[in-house]
Amino acid sequence: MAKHDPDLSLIFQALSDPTRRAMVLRLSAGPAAVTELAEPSGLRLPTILRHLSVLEAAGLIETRKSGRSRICRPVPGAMAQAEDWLARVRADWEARTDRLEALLSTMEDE
Amino acid sequence: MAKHDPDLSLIFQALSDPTRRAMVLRLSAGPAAVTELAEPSGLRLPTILRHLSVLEAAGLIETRKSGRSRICRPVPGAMAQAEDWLARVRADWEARTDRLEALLSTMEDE
DNA sequence: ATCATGCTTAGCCATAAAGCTAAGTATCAC
DNA sequence: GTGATACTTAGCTTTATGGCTAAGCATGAT
Repeated sequence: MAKHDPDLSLIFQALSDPTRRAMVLRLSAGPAAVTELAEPSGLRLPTILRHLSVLEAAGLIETRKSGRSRICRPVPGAMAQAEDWLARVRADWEARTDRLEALLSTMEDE
Repeated sequence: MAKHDPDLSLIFQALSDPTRRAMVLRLSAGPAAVTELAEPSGLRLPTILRHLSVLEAAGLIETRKSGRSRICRPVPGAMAQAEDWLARVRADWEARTDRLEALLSTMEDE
């Protein structure tokens, strides 16, 4: 397939890692510095920085240098695209999952 | 981070690829055989089969052998978990993005 | 000026992902 | 039973991902 929806790919990719999802959840509670964000994970700083850059490249968070700290915060509308995609596909799926199709499926089995 | 939410990871990972998203969209329009699913992508069958197994492992689709064809169809509630996660996080983010915080952020900049 | 703190960069390693070809198996049509 | 069709499996290559260590740079405190 071609390179459609690069943003969507980046967003889903970013959210596919538990460490990054934990970071996103942490940022829901308010901005945090890198060290603060790294602490609950037990991972080293360079590793966390890479995760941060993935989240930032996906447009999910933004960071800003303040003194020797880097402050990270969520980007407000960033997940709308992904949510919309999911909602749309799910709606289509549920629309198709009526008794008629279940019946056809059962009949095909025999 | 630990191995929390393995399902969520699998789902987001599965959806992070444009080819797989196209397959998911195609299946929204109705069940399809493997070859049929492969056609618009221009990719070889083994490649498509691997994508299929990723989608199936994530619980997003199910497949069934019918004669020499394998019929693929969506699994109805499969994306709810991902959608819920996104909705929850987005709600938190939007709740935090009021004028107060924007103001504090601006003040910190100076 | 010096030192600690907090990030940053460079680079290595192991594993997984995404594509391919080639060769196999199973079913349907004749 | 032979041949075409539709997967399927095995195995290879390239690139990306997720972790690390070691060493560097910038800032704040003394």
